[in-house]
Amino acid sequence: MEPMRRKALVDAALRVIGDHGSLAVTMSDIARQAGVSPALAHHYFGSKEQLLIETIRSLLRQLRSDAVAALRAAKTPRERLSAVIRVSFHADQFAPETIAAWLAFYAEAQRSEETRRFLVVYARRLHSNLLADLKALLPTDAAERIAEGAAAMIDGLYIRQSLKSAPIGIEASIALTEDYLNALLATAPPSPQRGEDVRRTDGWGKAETAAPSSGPAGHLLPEGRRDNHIEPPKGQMT
Amino acid sequence: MEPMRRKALVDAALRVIGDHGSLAVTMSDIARQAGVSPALAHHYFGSKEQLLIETIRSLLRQLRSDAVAALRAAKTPRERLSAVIRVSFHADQFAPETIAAWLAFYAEAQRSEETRRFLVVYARRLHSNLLADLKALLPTDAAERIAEGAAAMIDGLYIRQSLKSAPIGIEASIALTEDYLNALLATAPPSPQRGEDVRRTDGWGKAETAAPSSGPAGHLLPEGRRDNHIEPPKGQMT
DNA sequence: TTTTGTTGATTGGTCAGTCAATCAAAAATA
DNA sequence: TATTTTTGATTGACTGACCAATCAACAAAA
Repeated sequence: MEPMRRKALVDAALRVIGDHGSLAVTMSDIARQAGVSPALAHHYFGSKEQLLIETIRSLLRQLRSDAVAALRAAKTPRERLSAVIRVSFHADQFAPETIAAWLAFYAEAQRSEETRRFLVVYARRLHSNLLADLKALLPTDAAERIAEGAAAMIDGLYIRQSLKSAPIGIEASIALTEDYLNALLATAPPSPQRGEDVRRTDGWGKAETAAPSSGPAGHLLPEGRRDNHIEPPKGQMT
Repeated sequence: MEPMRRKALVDAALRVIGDHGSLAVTMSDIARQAGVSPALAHHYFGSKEQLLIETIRSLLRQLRSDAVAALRAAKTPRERLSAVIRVSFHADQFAPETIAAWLAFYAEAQRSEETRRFLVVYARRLHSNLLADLKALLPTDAAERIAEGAAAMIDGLYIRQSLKSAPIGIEASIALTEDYLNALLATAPPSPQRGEDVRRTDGWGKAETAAPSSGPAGHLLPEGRRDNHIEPPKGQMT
């Protein structure tokens, strides 16, 4: 029972938070959504805070597994960059309730050290995924800059969705981020290993032979637990 | 007394929200910060929600006035673009408490229709400020895209600050956004009016003779009240 | 009979909002 | 000028609602 109930409660929490658009939901709301009594939620999680922590953990886990799947198919660094982008705007992540939930956790991170750690992990991972592949195409300092820029743009597009005015749409968001990458890959100095077609207008040059930082998606998989004792997730909102 | 108290309470609210990193602050907190009793806050604002609305209104007003000042000095479209960017990352706006407050309002916007309207106005204004000057340098469709991208990048950089991990810094944020503009101005088709130096590597070509959409900062000043009955602000976070 | 799952009822605390009362300064009146 | 009245500013005390957390008890499985 325990694992099922925990999952049901975490899912319910995510749902309720997404609908309500805020972490200011009651244990009763969550429990009702899960079809159990509020007391049971406390029984399994001890406190509301703990349930919320598990909820964001689950959000990050989902994101990471999407990323792993997307990266498995990608071969070249440039393909992997596109995969990272695509995952960030994957339909599941783009659902209004999901966006609202992420936003709520972002706000919460201002107050909860633990929540902030989770989001920092997310941010670092998005950055590092981008950086690893960019380094195969560009000198380190340029790669660093572009990784920051791309991550910021992803987060910005994501958050802009939350306003629901003039929704930009999944495809357009991906295109915008790809444009950024293409334009900056074209502008910046050529690849450190092989300068072949980086400057091509379409920006989609294949540079697959460039040694990929580590094993397959090495920087993405478990790898982890450096400065925090939590699961390593993958890239989306901030 | 009334105007002074109102201002003091709004300022106090901003301060408390920023410190606390959330809208979940009590009227007592705010009133204490302002040095008055909680009852007085209710007396002047009627409800907490109303006080919060006034608070975000004040945030937007501040942003707008900064923008007006910055744009006054800018002459060419390209200069104005830089001014818009600079204002978005102006030190005041980049203070952790201010960022936390913006974030809190973003989250609130998921639940409060009125709050959302304010943020939509902000977003539209940022977009339109960028668009107006981009149109002087690029065909409309390209300008549109780049305005979306730049706005997203600004918001993304801004929100990333809120995590306080690996802070990117004001200068670097500006540079990153400028890089984006420069790179995309270089990539995209030349200006519709005069194709002179748009493609130059430094990206800082002057195209001042291109008719600026309307009067001086016409799209920024009052102009307004199309779909919402609130003051027109200027560009920062989302 | 122990263990696990589950809940209703309760408690303690917090908070927005109300209200009647106090105080002071300005306005009106004598 | 002196006195009364009015008006606005301000607050302490209170209320009603909500909610996280607890706990004792009940039920079912092992």
